[in-house]
Amino acid sequence: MKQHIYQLFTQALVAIKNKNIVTMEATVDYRVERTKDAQYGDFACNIAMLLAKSARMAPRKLAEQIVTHLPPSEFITKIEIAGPGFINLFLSPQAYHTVIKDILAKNDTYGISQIGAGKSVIIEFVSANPTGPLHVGHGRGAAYGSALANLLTVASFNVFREYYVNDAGRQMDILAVSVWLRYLELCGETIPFPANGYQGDYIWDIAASLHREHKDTLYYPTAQIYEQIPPDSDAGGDKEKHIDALIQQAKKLLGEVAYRHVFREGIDSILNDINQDLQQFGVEYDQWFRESTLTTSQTVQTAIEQLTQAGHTYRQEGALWFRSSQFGDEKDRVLIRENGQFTYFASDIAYHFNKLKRGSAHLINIWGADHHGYIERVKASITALGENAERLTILLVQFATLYRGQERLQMSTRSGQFVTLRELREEVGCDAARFFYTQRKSEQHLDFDLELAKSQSIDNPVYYIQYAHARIASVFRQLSDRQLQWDVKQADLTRLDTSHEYNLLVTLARYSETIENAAHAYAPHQITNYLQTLAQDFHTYYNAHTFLVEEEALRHARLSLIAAVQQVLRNGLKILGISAPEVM
RNA sequence: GUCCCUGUAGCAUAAUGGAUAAUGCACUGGCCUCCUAAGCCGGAGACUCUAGGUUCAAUUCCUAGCAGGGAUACCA
Repeated sequence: MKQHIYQLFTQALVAIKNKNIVTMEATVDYRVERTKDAQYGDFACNIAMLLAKSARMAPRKLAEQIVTHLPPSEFITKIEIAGPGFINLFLSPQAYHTVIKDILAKNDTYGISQIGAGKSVIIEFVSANPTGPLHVGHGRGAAYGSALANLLTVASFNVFREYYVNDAGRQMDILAVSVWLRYLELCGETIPFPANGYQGDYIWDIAASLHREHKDTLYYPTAQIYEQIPPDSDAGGDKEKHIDALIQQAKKLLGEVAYRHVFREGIDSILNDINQDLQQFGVEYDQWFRESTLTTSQTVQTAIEQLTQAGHTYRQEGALWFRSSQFGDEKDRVLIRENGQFTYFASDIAYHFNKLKRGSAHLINIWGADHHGYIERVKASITALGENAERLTILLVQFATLYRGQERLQMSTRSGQFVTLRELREEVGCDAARFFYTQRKSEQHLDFDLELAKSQSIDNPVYYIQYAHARIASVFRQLSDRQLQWDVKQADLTRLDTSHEYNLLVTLARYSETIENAAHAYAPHQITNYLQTLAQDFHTYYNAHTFLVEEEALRHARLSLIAAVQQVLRNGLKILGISAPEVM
């Protein structure tokens, strides 16, 4: 409909240009918009105000000219010029009746927009380090990322969902050592657990299964392990040196094969846990991409080589540096450390290199706001590799600060102090949690008060929307209980003439526009807001009118309307990953 | 210091540069003999942080402040 009206104005513009009312060169990016208020009709166009200057006419005068040249349309019943020069258009009821038929014909596919035109996009989100369970901070990225992926799918993008697994590097060794030391405690040793180790309870669980599988075969006495290990921080030493020495000791004592076992036990069990957790949260991936494959496949080496050949690297103090400052970064960055190890950044370059080579039109990364400093350097590397950095969009999700009542909770994976996503789901429920996360735009800081989330769960707006869906389901149950029929073809849609029905029809018609706007802005929260409005319009209607009336043509019409509402609620909730219950 | 995000009713938020700034919670007065009261109707509550600028039009864009949060490794 919006398109249709836009076309009408384009034709009118051509007509007035031909009559030299405005100059031929005058081009203008005018808009056809939904009005805020029904008194301004259904759609408004701002073209007259934009053209007024170049036409040297008062906007309202010009608007009159445009209106007289507007081709007739069966859908438009009235045109008014209002305010500073808006052209307001009033639609005929028929224009809205087609919406109901359209929704009921398309069902689950209603609302699909073509703006993505099948373009492929790799969307990477969550990608939490596999050193512990997901906590509520990750939940926001998970909810936002999966909702955005769903939204873009509905907008006809070809979406590929990916989780980047940081399974290389020192932190994974620290994890392995943490598991091993807990295992040794299960063997009966008394271990001074390192300050820098992972102290969460989940480490015990992994150690226990390691112990079940390997019995005491990985056992070494404490005295032997701690021989020549520099002191930990609580003994006045350096906790980093302490844990690094422990890692070396573990590798030496266990040997490569046994160490691998411990290492794998740690990462596999955590990844498995993360995967399950996300699935239960309604998040599915097409691929779990392991950082370690980038070194085994030589991708890191290849990428660095390519940078070097292009002259974008140099050696200094034993390290290999990337001249990222020449590409907008604030300083140069190390790729290969003095000790010969690749930096995390080197893997990251290789990972993006890999993704760009896969031929996807676009990459989207969803990162926590703490990574914003990374944006420039990653984009710099893409440019330096000869690719277009615009192919990558990085969306930052601001932190969720967690409170329990007044108390602010500090979250740290290392110390084992955090509220897990799983606990959150169990406390507030999956639907409410997802709704809570996707209610606000991603750049907005989020104070997540657990007490509030729990206590408000009963009047959480998510139930308001779900209830609308369930209520409609209930009406149709009543229908069959009373042995009545419903058939769209027998509906006289012209009977939908109350203001409540008009409001609902307008809101329904706005759904496709909402999808497009939300997809364009990467903003699933707009769907959330929309659904709230739709549910509200429905609840109002529900209380104002009876649907199961005697008169058949009217009954069929009203039932068609609410069936359409239910369908749109279902489609919208699906994007958000929230269930649409039949009964509540 | 530099960089990023945010300042909107008591609270939490919304509003592709458009008209009288929207929603929920909290507050307040009503509505179940009626398709689910997890609902509805009414009331009250805002100089959209400040000062400039661009524009016919600014919550939105630009500049400078002020306030809150975050980032600033040869860590991952």
